[in-house]
Amino acid sequence: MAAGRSGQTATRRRGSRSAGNSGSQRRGELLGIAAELFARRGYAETTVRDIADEAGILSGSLYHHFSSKEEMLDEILRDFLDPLLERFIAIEAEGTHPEEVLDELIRHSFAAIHASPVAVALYQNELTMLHRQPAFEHVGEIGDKIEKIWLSVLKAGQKSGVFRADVDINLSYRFIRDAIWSTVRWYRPRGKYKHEAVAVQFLTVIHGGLHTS
Amino acid sequence: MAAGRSGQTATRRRGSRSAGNSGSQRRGELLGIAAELFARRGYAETTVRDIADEAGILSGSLYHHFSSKEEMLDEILRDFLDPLLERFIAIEAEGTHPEEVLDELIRHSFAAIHASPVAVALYQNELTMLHRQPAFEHVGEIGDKIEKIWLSVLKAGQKSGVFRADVDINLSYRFIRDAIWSTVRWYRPRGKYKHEAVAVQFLTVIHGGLHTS
Amino acid sequence: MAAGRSGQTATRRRGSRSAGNSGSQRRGELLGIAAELFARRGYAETTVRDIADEAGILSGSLYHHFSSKEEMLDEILRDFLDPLLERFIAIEAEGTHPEEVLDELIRHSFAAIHASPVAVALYQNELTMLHRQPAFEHVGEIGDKIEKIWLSVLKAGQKSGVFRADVDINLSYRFIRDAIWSTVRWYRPRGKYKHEAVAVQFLTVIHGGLHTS
Amino acid sequence: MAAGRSGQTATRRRGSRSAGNSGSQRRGELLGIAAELFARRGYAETTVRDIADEAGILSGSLYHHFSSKEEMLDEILRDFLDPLLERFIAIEAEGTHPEEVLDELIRHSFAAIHASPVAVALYQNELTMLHRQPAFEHVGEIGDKIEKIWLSVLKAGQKSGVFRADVDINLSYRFIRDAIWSTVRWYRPRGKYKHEAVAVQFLTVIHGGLHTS
DNA sequence: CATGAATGAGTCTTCATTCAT
DNA sequence: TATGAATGAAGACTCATTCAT
Repeated sequence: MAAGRSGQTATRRRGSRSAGNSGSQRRGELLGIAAELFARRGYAETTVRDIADEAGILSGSLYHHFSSKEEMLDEILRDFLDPLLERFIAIEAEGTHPEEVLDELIRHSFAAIHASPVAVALYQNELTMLHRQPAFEHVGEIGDKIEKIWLSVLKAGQKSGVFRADVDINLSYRFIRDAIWSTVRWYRPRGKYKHEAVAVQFLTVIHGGLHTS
Repeated sequence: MAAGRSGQTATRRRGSRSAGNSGSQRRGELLGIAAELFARRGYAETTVRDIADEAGILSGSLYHHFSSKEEMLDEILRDFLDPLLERFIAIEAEGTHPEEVLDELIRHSFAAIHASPVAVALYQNELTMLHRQPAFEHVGEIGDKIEKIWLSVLKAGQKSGVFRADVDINLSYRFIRDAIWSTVRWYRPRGKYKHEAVAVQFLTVIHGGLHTS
Repeated sequence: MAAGRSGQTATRRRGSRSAGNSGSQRRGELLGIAAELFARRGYAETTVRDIADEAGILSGSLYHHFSSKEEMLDEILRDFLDPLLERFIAIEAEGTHPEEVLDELIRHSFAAIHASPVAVALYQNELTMLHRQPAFEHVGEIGDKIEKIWLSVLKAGQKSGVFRADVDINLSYRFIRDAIWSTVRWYRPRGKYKHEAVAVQFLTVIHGGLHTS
Repeated sequence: MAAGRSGQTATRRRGSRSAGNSGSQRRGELLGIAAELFARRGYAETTVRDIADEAGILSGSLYHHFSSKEEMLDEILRDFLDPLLERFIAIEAEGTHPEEVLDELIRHSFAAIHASPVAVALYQNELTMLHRQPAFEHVGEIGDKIEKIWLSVLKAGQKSGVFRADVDINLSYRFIRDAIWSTVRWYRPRGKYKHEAVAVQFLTVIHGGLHTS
């Protein structure tokens, strides 16, 4: 998806108009540019003119593709969150033991950060704002569904005895969730840490803690 | 900042007597109001009029106390970060065993979230923006110093054998840091979770992990 | 200017595509309106709203064509000063005898006042302010080049004996310069004094003085 | 008068309040400060706070001495213009031959620039603005009276044959007036040019012109 | 599809002035 | 006389959005 464009600089595409680019292709390009800017500078701090400049067109021209700046944000988030939720549902459905499911949820989360750093960053940074906007209820709902999956796995594991009984599941979930998704702030897809290695390290700490013996 | 420019042509130099004596009661009140709004809505999304409205004065009157919106943010962050760093330095200095120092750093962090939720939220939310603004170098520097303290404690613990050798210290530090400070997003000072209890839960997971045996 | 800085927090970089293509008809019209108001009321005393009102648009719309009020002033001055310097250079290059060159410089100066009274008035009135603004170094540089031309002509004339030896060239230059350009304060292009007549009168006094024999 | 203060920097006078400074003395000091700032930065560009800062008080406190910023300007101009007009009247009354009177008017003008550079600069820079403000009619009237004196002297000289008949008196007056008073822009009271020497140079050119023979 | 011009509401900031203490 | 807090009107500039061409 669009999130992969991170690191691309302004390229003028004026000439390429001649070929029969389908409307939806151009739309995708514009969304990619917007996503990157939103993630980098923040949604409110990014102007439609910033986006248009980067795309090599005038800001008014963006409105041939999108009816508002908000629509762009909505589409970007949807493109990221819908598949993410689907995947989480599948992981839960396919797994048998809670500890295996949890590990897989964690592994996929780091993979998602690797695949769509821009969308993840955007989602993380704008969460508070999104919760205040009724137009983004949809986003909150997906978040709730995801939370339910994680919590049910954790509870199942605690019930079956693989997870310790003396930890508060709600608190633990939040610690885990925040630790995972916050990595987007420093993780670089082409950096020295591979996402699989980060996941392994995280699983190590979560499984047995930091202390020896 | 970009504002300004600001914008007049004539060059001005406002002497030593900067707007508002640093030690003023009213100033403190206004800072409190600003901090809360900044934390709730975000710095850029909070207008000086919002702040003035809440204070019951006109927006222009704020400039009797502060020379800019930015100055407010700077002072709020400084008032929080300077004592925090000092406290971390003291904890490291007083402690003897790395595992005790780490626990105390963690406990104090949750206590700080409890004591200054607004400032912590503000700091968390605006971090990315602050890093781009040269005017807030100071903030970044304090962050670096804090990071050094935590990393040195973790390294010492690994060297002395109390922390596992198979975890990457840099990664673990980031997991811990992010998990702790992200709690500000849901922690309520008067809510059902006491900050000491949250700290205990966190320490439990960090010490021995989530899994049994 | 107050705008400033205008005043947002996020750092922006508006690419090469600066506001408004340099070669636009509307742009020229707006510059003409601005120039007149600047000359009449003074630059600082003229608001962008004044300009917009006169143009029949809203003040914000001006920023579609210019990125700042200052840019307008800069362009107006440049449009006047660049050709003026070129012309002075040509006059010096073409002339043979210093006294002829001086007369021609003087005649052209009055012609310039006639042709561009607004720009001349603007330049005269804002000189002191322009010297304080680093953004207008360019203007000062052109002024210096023009001064060099006049002084070299005067010195040449004194050396060749056509100008009196008992006058200080630097002082005389300033007297002449100020007397000429100050006429813009009262000269009216469609008034009873033709600019050629004013030049003749001025040359008469400069050549032989006010006293008889 | 106050104009002599040019080049003085901000000095706090807080302590000197103990001695029995008469109110009018403080008033004079404040006017001096204001005059200098008005002359240097322009009236509109100088804020009451600039003046207060320089005087070591708060801007609101200025209103114990003056009822408005405009009143300060008015008083400064009056303090300069009233004696100037009186002196010009005296010079005309005392003189016998027009050529002597003109020379004396010129000499005294340069002396006035030397004695009150700040007031002269202020008057020169704000002339256009003053003409638009009904509150400053008074200033315009004095200007008119002064002009009448100069013109009557010039006409008398032309009639008596000491001044050339082929020059337009109105134009010549303006050339002379502008050349003289514009010197305030570059004249420095403690610079290398003495005001008497400048006057002599000017008289030389005016008497016999720039050309030899 | 895109341009170029404009809108209208809003942003931060400035500043002369007032007034209770 | 001076302070310190505030007013209220204005200023430059921003930006999402619209629309005729």
